[in-house]
Formats: sequence, C-alpha cells, structure tokens
Amino acid sequence: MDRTRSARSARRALEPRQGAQAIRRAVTVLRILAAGREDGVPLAEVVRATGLTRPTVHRIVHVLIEEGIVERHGKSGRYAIGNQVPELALARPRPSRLLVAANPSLQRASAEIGDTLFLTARTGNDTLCVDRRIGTYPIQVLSIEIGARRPLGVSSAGVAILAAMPAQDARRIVAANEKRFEAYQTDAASVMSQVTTARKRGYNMREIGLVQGTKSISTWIKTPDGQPAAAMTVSAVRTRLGPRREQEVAEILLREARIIEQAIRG
Amino acid sequence: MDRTRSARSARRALEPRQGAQAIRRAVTVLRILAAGREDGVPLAEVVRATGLTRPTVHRIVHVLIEEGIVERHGKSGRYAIGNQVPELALARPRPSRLLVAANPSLQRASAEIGDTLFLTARTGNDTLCVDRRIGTYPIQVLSIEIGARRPLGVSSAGVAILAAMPAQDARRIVAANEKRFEAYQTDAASVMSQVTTARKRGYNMREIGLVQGTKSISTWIKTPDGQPAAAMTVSAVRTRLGPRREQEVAEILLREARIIEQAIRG
DNA sequence: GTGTTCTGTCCATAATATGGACAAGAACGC
DNA sequence: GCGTTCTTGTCCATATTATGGACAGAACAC
Repeated sequence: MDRTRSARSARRALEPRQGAQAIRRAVTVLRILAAGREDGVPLAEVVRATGLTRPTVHRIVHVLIEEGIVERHGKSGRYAIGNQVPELALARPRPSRLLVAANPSLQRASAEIGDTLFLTARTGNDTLCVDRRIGTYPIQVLSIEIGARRPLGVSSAGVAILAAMPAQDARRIVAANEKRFEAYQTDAASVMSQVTTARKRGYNMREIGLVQGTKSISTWIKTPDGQPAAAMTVSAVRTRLGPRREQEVAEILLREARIIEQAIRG
Repeated sequence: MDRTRSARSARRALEPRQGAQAIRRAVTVLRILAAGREDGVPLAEVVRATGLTRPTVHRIVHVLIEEGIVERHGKSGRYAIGNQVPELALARPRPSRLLVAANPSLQRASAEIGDTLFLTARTGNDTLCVDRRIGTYPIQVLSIEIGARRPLGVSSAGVAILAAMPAQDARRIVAANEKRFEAYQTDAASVMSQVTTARKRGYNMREIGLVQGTKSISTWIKTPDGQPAAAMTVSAVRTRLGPRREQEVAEILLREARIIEQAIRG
C-alpha cells in the first residue's frame, strides 16, 4: 500500500462518490415520497423536505413517473411510490433477517403484554414500521401501520434508536432531519432532549403518543457491530401503563430485545 | 385512461422528458439487476444488457450501493437489488389489483388441473412472476419462483403477452430486448415466430420448457383498455400434456383468463 | 510467458442537469 | 368581481455535472 492510495481513499470517505448527483437526488426524493405512503406527498412538501429547488424536484419526479417508479394521484395531484418499486423488490428473498430473528420474541411479548407491539427498523435517516402484533386486550392502539415511515426522532421508536447510537451520530441525523420535523410539530432541540432522557433510562417512554391518551415504551435492538438496527415498541391507552406496569413492560421489552440481538448474530 | 390528451402527449412521447438521462439510466440498470434476483448480475452483463458504457454503469451501481438501493455480494462480486428497495415498496398497499382479481381463478384452475400454475405480469419490457400455485399431482414443475423476471419473449408467458398486443408493439419490445436474448439462448427471429404461432392459436404452447421434458401452456389476460397485463401458465411434465389434455387445459385457462379480465374491470 | 476475461479509475470534454425567473391555476377572503 | 397566497408547471442561458475513451490491475487459462 503506498501513501497516495490511502490518501485517496481517505478523501473519498469524506467526499463520497462523484458524478451522480442526479441519481442521489432522485433517491432522496423517493425516500420522502415513501414517507407519504399511499396518499403520497405534494410537490411543495418534497421541495421543503429535500431542500432541492422546485424545478429540480419537478423534473426528477416526472422522469420517475415515466419510468413507473413514481405515481401521481389523479384527484389530489400528490406524488407517491409507484408500482414498479414493489416489482423490483420481488427480486429479493422475502422476509428480512431482522423479521425472522424478531418473530418469536414478538409473539412471546405480545402474548405476555396484551397491547399492540411494533417493530420499527432504522433505514437511513428514517424509521420504518416493519411488523405489528395486535394483543389480546380489547382496546388496541393501531395508529401505525406496517410501512409507516417517519424521520428518526419523531416517533417513540425513533427516539429509542437515536438514544442507542453515539451522541454525535444522533446529532448529525437530527440535524439532517430538521427540515422535516416541523411537519410533525417538533424540532431538533425537543428531540435531542428526549434522546438524552431515554439514554439515561435505558429505554424510551413517551407519555403522549401520536394519538391522544396513549403512552408508548420503546427499547432498542443493536446489530452485532453495536449500531442500533431497530426498536420494539408497546403502545397502549395511558391508563393501562401506570408506573408499576411500565416497569413490567419495559423489562419484558428489554429482555426480548437482547434475545433478538442474539438471534440476529446467530 | 388517457387517450385524449393528443398534441402534447404525442410530442412528449417522441421526445420524452429532458434533463434526467442519469436517472433514467439508473432505473434501467435496476431493472437488469432485478432480473438477477438474489444472486445478482456481474457488471459486464449489466453493460451488455443496457448498452451503456462500463464506466457509466460502474458509477451508477456504486452510487446506488452507497444509497443502499443496490448491494454487492461479497464472494461473487455480483450486483443485486438492495434491501432499501423492499423498504420503499412498503409504502404501497400490499396486494396488487391483479393479484386480488386473479386469486379465485388461480385457486379454481389449480384444483381443476392439478399442475403448477403461474401468474406472470408484464412490467415494461419484462415478465415478472407474481404468483404460483402448486397442484395436487405428485410431479410438479417448480422452475420459476415468485419474483422471477425475464425479458418479454423468453418465457412461455412472455410470448403469450407479446401475442396479445398489436404486432408493431410486440416487434418494438422484441427489438429492445434483443441484446438480452443471447443470455437465454434465443433471438428476435425465433421469438417473433413463436409469437405469430401463439396469436393464431389463441394461446401459447411450448413443447420444450425451461426444464428438460416439460411443456407449458399460457393464456393472456388483458386490461380493460385492451393491453395485455399478464399471462396464466400451466407447466407440467410433457407426458401429462398430450394433445387431448392440452385442449382441456387450454380451455380452462382461457375461461379463467376471461373471468380475471372481468374481475379487474369491476 | 501471452491472451482473455473480468473490474476499477482517471480526467479532458461535451453534454447534461441546474435553478432563477416567469406563468398560470386553485383556493380563500372580502 | 379583485387581490393575496398558495400551489404546480415551464423555459432556457449557464456552468456544473456526467460522460466515456483510454489505461491499469487482477484473476484465470493455456
């Protein structure tokens, strides 16, 4: 290894790969559209969230429409992920490693707790709900569907995932998501304070869930390299999660999180 | 859907949207990678199939790797669809319209025929296996998995779909796929002759399936606008599909294809 | 050794994507 | 009706960006 080569690769780590600005931007746009799920996202919001100029976003989105990667909803004019994306996705083997590893734990915890359980993965600067288990208790919080995608930091699971990573990484992600926070009525400072509290506690607890009168508890799940990969969340009506039961539920979630971490490794 | 916007869309059809060559190329590359499924595709083959230059493909693929859209397999160095693609796909509601519409027919035909049934959709210039039903007969042809993607014209279903569209459209697609045919040991002339035969017969029949000693029968399914959307295929060991049974099976497939067409409409 | 595949990189250059500026439509208030 | 403030869509001169010919290394065959 000569020094010119190591100097080069070091530089490349700072300033990634050149010559594909447009493609990178298109991917960024797709991720924002994905957060809009079936309903999609209006162009102006994509512009806000990405920080790109409107002509650029417009051009990207319309090329992707011609390619079938993006669709436009007739009535609302909103842009959404197109049907070619799931078609491309079929190229991959069906269930992800995380889903397989987490399955027994979700089943066990769901039976034990009785309230709705969510498994939320990290993907880039977003959280993505990848599994949901409905419990046996007659009142269930079903606010989040599988596929729901939000900026890291907005949801209880997102805060838990941020809390599990080095403070510097968390700050960087929060800063990157700042433009998107206002759409969720929050801001970087509030998110960071929640993250700090969760880190101290060992899990995240949120008194006011997305739906009025609900409460959430989230634990993080790390990959073998120590990076948080996902979070497991229980959401319930607040009256069902008093201090004592919060403690019980948190212990179950922490126990199962460690089991899932072992299962991913194996 | 939109046949009435004449002047503008006609012009745009000739000279599509400007200013996004790179993005369009990236999508083209992704579609080739999708055909490689889990195993992926070597760079050189992507170059051949797309007609792009190697530096360009290399750049595109590596940017997409950085974005998580493409993955590289350690040992083989092949490129494949990355795990962010299914994550983006989660933004869409789960089962497609076609899948829902075809479900009862597939169930009925599978029970009636007893051999393996495939539902294959058209997506751009490719066929994509979207559903498979295993029959009751002890020998089943399972060559094709859900998610398998091949250039239109290569498979029995692909020929059926080409046969269902105007001859000019079929020729255009076959010409576009020509570069990819050699990897499947066929060529444009052979495909077009199969298409002509199938069109005359009303369904497609192939004596030599992808696997030695198998035979396939495919019928096409059209959308309300008259464009073929999919094909239904039965594959069986050749001895199980003599002339009389071929006739029977074809009649069942034709009947169910018409039923599915009605179900899509409704 | 030579030849033949493959993958990765460089960089001058032309072609491409960019975004400021403009336009037009929709929704609202009055 | 008219003005205001949203939105989306389009143009086109410009320089930033993607391009691909040329080169190089790696792995394998003979």
